[in-house]
Amino acid sequence: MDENKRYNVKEFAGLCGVTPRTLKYYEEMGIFAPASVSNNGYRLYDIRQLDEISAIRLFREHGLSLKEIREMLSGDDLESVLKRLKKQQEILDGKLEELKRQQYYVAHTLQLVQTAAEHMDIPFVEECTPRRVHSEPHHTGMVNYLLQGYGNGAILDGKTFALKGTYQVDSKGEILLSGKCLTLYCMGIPSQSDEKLYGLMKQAREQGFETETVYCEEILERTGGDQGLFRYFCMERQS
Amino acid sequence: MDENKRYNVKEFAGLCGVTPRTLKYYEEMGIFAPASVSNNGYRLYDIRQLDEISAIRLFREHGLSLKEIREMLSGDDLESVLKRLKKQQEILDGKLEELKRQQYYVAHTLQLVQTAAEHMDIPFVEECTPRRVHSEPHHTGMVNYLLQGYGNGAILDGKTFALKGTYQVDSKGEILLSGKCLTLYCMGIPSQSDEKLYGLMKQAREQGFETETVYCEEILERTGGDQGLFRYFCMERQS
DNA sequence: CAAACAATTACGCTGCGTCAATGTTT
DNA sequence: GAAACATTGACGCAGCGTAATTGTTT
Repeated sequence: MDENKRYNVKEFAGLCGVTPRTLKYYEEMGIFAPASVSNNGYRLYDIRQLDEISAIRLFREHGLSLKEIREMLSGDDLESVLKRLKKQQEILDGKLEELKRQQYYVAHTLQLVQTAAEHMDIPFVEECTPRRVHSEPHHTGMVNYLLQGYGNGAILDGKTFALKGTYQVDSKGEILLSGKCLTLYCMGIPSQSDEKLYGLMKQAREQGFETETVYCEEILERTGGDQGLFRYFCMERQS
Repeated sequence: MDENKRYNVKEFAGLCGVTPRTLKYYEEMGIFAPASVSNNGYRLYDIRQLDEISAIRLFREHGLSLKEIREMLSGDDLESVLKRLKKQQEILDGKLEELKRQQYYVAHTLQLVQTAAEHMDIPFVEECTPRRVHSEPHHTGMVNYLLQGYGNGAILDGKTFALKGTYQVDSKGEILLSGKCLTLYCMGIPSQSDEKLYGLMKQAREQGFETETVYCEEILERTGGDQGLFRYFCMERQS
């Protein structure tokens, strides 16, 4: 009785969480048709068709085109269904890994920026999370961690602030820098930050940090204008 | 020197992993402009602009419109950046949870279908993972676990196969069924499966299972035509 | 001078949203 | 007969892809 109830477009669309237009479009595209059509031309749907729409929506959310979905959904034997489910699993696994990677770097960047916001323009001592050397830098610019999964750093002369070399902040390669350091976060391109840098170097000398070289990392690249967020730091003296 | 290198559209687009058309479109939309334009009208890009594009692409992947992104990207102060990062984190967290949920149900359904493929049309004894009663069934139809997170089951008379009631397979509510059961997986709508069901009931009697009632669950709703994948089972006798 | 690039202009595509005009049910 | 639904048909929109045409560089 009740299990054979037919739903009209609006009802069924409501159950599916889509609009009637969407159902009609799927029909036009030949991937989904109503269970029956009554004399007046009204479309009637069966509750059991809910899964079909749900599957289509799920694949759509995962970025498949309707054409691809149509191909996927062709075949109602168990083999085809198993293939579909495995395909789904693959897609999900891939997406999950990508998202986790992004989550990690967003959290990482967020923490850096928060620290920067607290200590802006004021040198302070912090632990230098391990910096590593990597064989071939991607490019000489300094890109933040968010997307590439690594950042480049610059090694500057402690007096002239001239570029002496580069290193890479990465999860691979040999560890180059670690330990305590005197850090300064500030905005603006390096050549405009000389005064702040002098201040950092002065304090470094006073507090007994190594002042031969100063390391430079760009936390945020220009987020508008020419402003970038930079981190400069001197390492503690190795005795 | 090298750090001030300017890239033409093709080079820069290559670095970004997008097409020149995309860069131009972003420019038209007013969310991204080349670092400079030379006399001949050629667009020139700075490597430091890579992050801008990366951020835009990331937001796009997460479903934000260019208009939303433009608003997000306006403001280069630390406050705005922090807001952006937190927004990102929120989006990522939400997506991750949704994906995990989907992953769980896909895996669950996959296992059911695989079991079904192995034992198709042949009764066998398996453990009945706990079935629960839930206050209000969503609808009387039986929807698979994949999207809704629950399934409905039907309680049939052991002789006439008439519907006696329904129950729900869910993670909440009071446990109703558990223990060993004699299970039959088969395709086709219930009314067409009577012969197979008779076979199941016969075997159930022989092996001492309870034959007053037989439970019915739809693993896959009609995946085309009128074929669905059903699971019928008799519980072991409670002594 | 040809090949390979750049620019602008413009139309095409997907996956719907959103009218508009018309008929049907309540 | 008015409100609320249904139908088909049409155009609109984002976010680009993909020519076509013309100019520039190598």
